Amino acid sequence: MSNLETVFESIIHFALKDPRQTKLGRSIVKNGIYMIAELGFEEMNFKKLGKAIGSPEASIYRYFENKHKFLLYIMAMYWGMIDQHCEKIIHSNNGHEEKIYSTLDLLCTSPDIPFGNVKIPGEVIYAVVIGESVKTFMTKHVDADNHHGAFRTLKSTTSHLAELLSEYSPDYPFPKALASTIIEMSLYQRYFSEHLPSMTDIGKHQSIVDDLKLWIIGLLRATRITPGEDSQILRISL
Amino acid sequence: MSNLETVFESIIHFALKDPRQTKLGRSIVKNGIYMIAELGFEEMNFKKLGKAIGSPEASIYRYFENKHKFLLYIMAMYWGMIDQHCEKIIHSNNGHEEKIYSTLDLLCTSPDIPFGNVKIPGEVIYAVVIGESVKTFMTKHVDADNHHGAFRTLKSTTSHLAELLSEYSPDYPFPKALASTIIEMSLYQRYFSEHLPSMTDIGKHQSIVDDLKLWIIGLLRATRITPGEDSQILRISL
DNA sequence: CTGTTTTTGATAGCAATACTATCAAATAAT
DNA sequence: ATTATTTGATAGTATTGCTATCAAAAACAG
Repeated sequence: MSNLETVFESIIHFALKDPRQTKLGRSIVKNGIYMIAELGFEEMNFKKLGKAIGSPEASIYRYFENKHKFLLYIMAMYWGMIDQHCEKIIHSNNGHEEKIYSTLDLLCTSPDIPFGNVKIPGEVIYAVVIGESVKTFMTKHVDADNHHGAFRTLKSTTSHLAELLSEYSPDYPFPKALASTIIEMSLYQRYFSEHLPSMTDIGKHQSIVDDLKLWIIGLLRATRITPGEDSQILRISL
Repeated sequence: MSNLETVFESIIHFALKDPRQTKLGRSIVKNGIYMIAELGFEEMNFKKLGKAIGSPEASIYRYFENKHKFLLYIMAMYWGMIDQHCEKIIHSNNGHEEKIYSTLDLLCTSPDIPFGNVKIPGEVIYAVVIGESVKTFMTKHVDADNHHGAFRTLKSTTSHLAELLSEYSPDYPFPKALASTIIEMSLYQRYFSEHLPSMTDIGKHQSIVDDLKLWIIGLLRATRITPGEDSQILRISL
C-alpha cells in the first residue's frame, strides 16, 4: 500500500462516499476546488457547483454532507500530501538544516495533487489553502471537528516541523509555536502581500517566494538563545 | 477633542447611525459583542440579537447594514483603541526597547473599551478578536473593504509596531512582516492553546500570557542578523 | 405645552441558502 | 439478463439575510 493511499484513507470519512472512485466524485472535488479558488468559500455553494458540472445539487449531497465537510476534506487532503512529503524529507539522509530548508521550500510552493485519474494543480489548491485554510478551524465547532480527526494531517505537519526545529535548537522552549507560526504565516504573508500590502514587506525586495523563504529562515534565529541575552530577556519580560 | 473621539469618528461610517448616541445603539453593540463571544460570529444573527435586547430585527438594521459591517465596526474600534494606546507608548519618554515591551503587553492583554456610558470588558472583546478578527479580511470583498478604510486601524497598529522594530534593528529587512506576525500570532497561539493544543507550547511552561510574551520576545531575535550568519542563510536559501 | 420630526416596535414578506425526499432512468455488477 | 447501485430531475422545507410599511412612542422646537 502506497503512502498516497494512506493519505486518502485517512480523509475518506469526511465524505459520504469516496469521491476518487467515480467520475462524478472526481468532478465534484476538482471543480469544487476551482470554484472556491475563483469565488471564495462563502460565495461557492453546491447549487452553483452542480450547475458547473452539469449535475443536480442533490447528487453532490450524496458525496458530502455539507459545504463545511467538503472544505475539511480538501484541507485534510492538502495537509496530508504536505505531511507525506515532509516525512520523506525527514527520512532522507540529509543534515537537519537541509531538512528544514527543504520543508520550507515545500511550504512556500505547493505540489500538484493526484486525485484518481485527474490532477489538481498546485497553484490552484494553494490559492484555496491561503484563503480558506483558517476557516476550517476558526469555528464554534472546532473541538468537535478536532475530535473527529479533521486536523490530524495539519497537526502532524506542524509536529514534523517542530521536531526539525528541536533538532536544530534542542533548548528552544517553543518549537511547536514557531512551527505553527511558520506554517500559518507563510500563508498569511502571501495573502497580505496581495490584499493588504502595508502589512508586509514580503515580495518588495525580490520575488514573493524568495522573500518568504528568506524571512522564514530569519525566524529560525528566534530559536538560538544565548545565555547572556536570555537572562536579559527573562528579566524584562517576567 | 480627545483621542477617544478620534477613534470613534474614524469608524462611524461603518454604521448607518452612531450607536454610541442612543440607548438602543449601545445595547446593540455591547450585547452583540457578548453574543459573538458566546455563539461565534456564524451562529450570531440580528434576529437572535434582537430577541436578546427586546427589539425587533429591523431596528438593528437601522444601525448596521449587515452582520459583516457590524463585525468591521467592532474590529476597527478594537484596533483603533489599541492603536491609540500604541501611540501613547511611542510618544512616551522610554527607550525603544521598553516601548516594544509595553506594546507587547498591550497586545497580550486587552484593555476595557468605554462605549458611551457603558463599558465593554477587555476579556470579552479580546475573546471576539481572537476568534473573529481574521474573518474581517479573509473574504472575497477584502479589497473593497480595504478601500473603504475597514482595516486602517489594524494597519496603523502594525505600522507602529513595525517602526519600533525598525528602531530596534535598523537593518532588518522585514519589520512589517514581523509586526503583522506578532499581532496575528499572539491571537492564534492563544486560540491554539485552547483548541488545538498540539500546535503550540504556549501556556505549557507557565501562564499563557507569560509564555506568550516570552515567545514573542524571542521572535525579536529574528531581527538581529550578524554578517557571518547572514551570508550563510543567503547562500542556502536563494 | 403643542405641533413636528425622529426613532422605535410590530408585523409581514421576499429571495437565497442549505439542505431532504422521492422516483424514474441510467449504469454497473453478478 | 437480472439485480443492485448510482445518477438525474424535480419538488419541497426551514432558516437566514434583508426590506417595506405603518402606527406608537420619544425627542425636540417654538
